[in-house]
Amino acid sequence: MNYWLMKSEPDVFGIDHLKAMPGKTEHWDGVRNYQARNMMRDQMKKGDLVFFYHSNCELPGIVGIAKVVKEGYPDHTAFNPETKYYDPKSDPENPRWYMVDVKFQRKLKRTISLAELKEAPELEDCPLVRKGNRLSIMPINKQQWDYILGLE
DNA sequence: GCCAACGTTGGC
DNA sequence: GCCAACGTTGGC
Repeated sequence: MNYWLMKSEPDVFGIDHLKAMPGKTEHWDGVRNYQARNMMRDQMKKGDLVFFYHSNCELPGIVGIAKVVKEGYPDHTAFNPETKYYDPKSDPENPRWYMVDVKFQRKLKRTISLAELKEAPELEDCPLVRKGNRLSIMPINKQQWDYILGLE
């Protein structure tokens, strides 16, 4: 079992959006970065737990927990010219982009802010707190996961 | 294969 | 809204 962190902008799709979905489940579409894609396609497994992170907002930080309920499959929004995620270089015969489905588990009692995470020596190896990090999906190890949950 | 130009992310 | 950091693109 692995642990992950996934970023999303709360104005676009936040933790409350996920909670409000039918089955509290949604596909994580729109990822157009190869590193993130590889993780979704190859490494994220059913049952893995995910920190839901709010980016580009008033208080960036971890706000909840989700679970991977469907493993990597082609991101169909890449095939549809009507969506903003359309990529003409991805075709159904040879999909370029993948996604997973995640299901809402719970919200944290409070937002564990990025500022707070940056102060923790335990997390200095985590890409999240590294300067200039732009990965929207990243692995979290068990120690880091437990430490972060301990901050709640 | 190099690298400049460009677009995007995301904190502040 | 600014801008640093970084990934991608495309000319050569």
